[in-house]
Amino acid sequence: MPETAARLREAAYALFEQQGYAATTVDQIAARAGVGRSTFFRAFGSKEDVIFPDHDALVARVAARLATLGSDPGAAPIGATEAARIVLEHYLAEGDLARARYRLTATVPTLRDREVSSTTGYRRLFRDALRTWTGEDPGDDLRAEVIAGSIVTAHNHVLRRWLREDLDDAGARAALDRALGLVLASVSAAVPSAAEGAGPGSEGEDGTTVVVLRSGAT
Amino acid sequence: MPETAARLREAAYALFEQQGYAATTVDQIAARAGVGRSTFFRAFGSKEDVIFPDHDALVARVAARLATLGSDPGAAPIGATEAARIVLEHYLAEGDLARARYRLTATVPTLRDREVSSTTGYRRLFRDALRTWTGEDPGDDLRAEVIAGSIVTAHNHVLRRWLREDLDDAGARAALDRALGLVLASVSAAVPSAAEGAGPGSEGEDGTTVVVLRSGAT
DNA sequence: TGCGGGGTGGTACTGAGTACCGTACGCTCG
DNA sequence: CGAGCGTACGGTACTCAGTACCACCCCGCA
Repeated sequence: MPETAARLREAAYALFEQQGYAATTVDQIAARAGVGRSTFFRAFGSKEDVIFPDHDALVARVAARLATLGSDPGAAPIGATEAARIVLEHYLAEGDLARARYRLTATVPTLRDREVSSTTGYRRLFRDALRTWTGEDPGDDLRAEVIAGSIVTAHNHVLRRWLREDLDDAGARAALDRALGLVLASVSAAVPSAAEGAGPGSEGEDGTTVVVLRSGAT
Repeated sequence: MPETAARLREAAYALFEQQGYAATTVDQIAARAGVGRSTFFRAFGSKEDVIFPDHDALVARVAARLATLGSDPGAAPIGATEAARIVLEHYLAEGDLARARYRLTATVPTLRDREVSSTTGYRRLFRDALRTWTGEDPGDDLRAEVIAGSIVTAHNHVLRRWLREDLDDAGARAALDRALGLVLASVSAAVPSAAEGAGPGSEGEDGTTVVVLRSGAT
C-alpha cells in the first residue's frame, strides 16, 4: 500500500470515530492527511472505499481457490471450507483494523449496506463452484444457492463473534470448523450423492428420504 | 398511493428505461411528471426510493405474520412458509411493475446493491422468529441464521425465475412450496427436535443423527 | 540541457440531498 | 361570509460527493 493511501486511511478512521461518518467530509480527511482532495479520490474511488480497500483482492483469492474444485464429490466441502478460511484468516490478520471497521459498519447504515451487498460476491462464487457438485443447471441451481448461502452465513456468524471479541483468534478458527461442519452436514441431505460413507441416504419411490449423518464436531 | 407519487413513478420508470438510470436526473423526472423538484424528494426520499417504494410496508406485514409464531415446533415451518408466500404474492400482484424493476436492478449495480441489502431485513426477521424454535441465544444463533438465510434464498430463487418469466404465477407458487419444502426438510436435520412426526429423528451418543423426512411436495 | 511520465494540487462543474421560506388551496369554526 | 389553519407544492440557496481537466513538480534518462 502506497504511503499516501495509508495516511489517508488513518486520517479517515480517526475522523470517523471522532465525528461520525456522515459528519466527516472528504476535505477534512485530505486536510488531516496533508494532501489535496484530488489525491484522496485518486487513492480511493469514493468515501466508502477508504473503509473497504482490498476487498476485490480478497474475492480474487477466494475465486482462485474455488477454481481448483473439480466435480469430485467430497472434494467440494473441503475446498469450500478452505476458501472460507481464507477470508477468516484475512480478517484475523487485519486485527484491530477489522474491528474498527466493524464498529463503523455496525453503526452507519450506508456502510452496513455496502458490506452486506459485498457478501453477494462470495455467494455467487460459492454457488458457481458448487454447481458442478450438485449437478444443477445455471438458473435452476437452488441447492447450490442454498449451500453457498449457508457457507457464507456460517462464516459471517463466526467472523461477527470474533469482531465482537466473543472469540479470540484460535476460538474463531475452531468455531469456523464447527460451523461449517454443521452446515455442510445438514445441507448434505439435499445432495444425496454427497451423503457420508458411514450411512448414505436412500430415496424411496414415495419421496421419503432417509439420511444418516454425523453432526460434525471436528 | 397519492396521485402525485404515481405520476412521478411512471415518469421515472419511463426515463430510466429510455436513458438509463445514471443518465436520468431528478429534475428530468420531476419535469416529466409536471411537478417541482422539491415535490419529488417529498414523495420519495431519494432517487433510489422511487424504485423501492412500499418495501417497508411489506417487511412490516411479514414481521406481523412471523410474530404469531409460538415456540411450538412444527408451527415454525408452516408460519415461515406462509410468511415467504406473503412476499411472493406481493410481487405477483405487482406484475409488470415488478418485472420492470427487475430489469433495472439487473442492470444497474447501485440498485442491485440496494435490493440485496434489503434482503437482510428479511433474514433478520426470520432469524429472530426462528430463534425460539431452534432454542438458541441471540448472538450465537447459527442454526437460526442458516435456516433464515436458506428460506430467503429459496424464496428469491423462485422469485427470480418468475421475474425472468421462466415461471408463470401458478408455477411460481408451486415452485415456492417445493423449494421451501426442500430447504426446510434438509435443514431440519440441524434441529433434531423438529424432525417430522412421520419419522422422528433419533440421536445417538456418538453424535450420529438419523433423520427421516419427506421431501415435501405440498 | 532537454524530455517524458507519474504523482500531485487546484479549479470548475454536475447532480443528489437538505433546509427553509413563501404561497395557494381546501377545510372548519365563528 | 370571512378568518384562521393545516397541508401540499414550488422555488431558492446551500453542502458535499464525485468527475474532468489542467498546470505543476520532481524524477530518471538520454
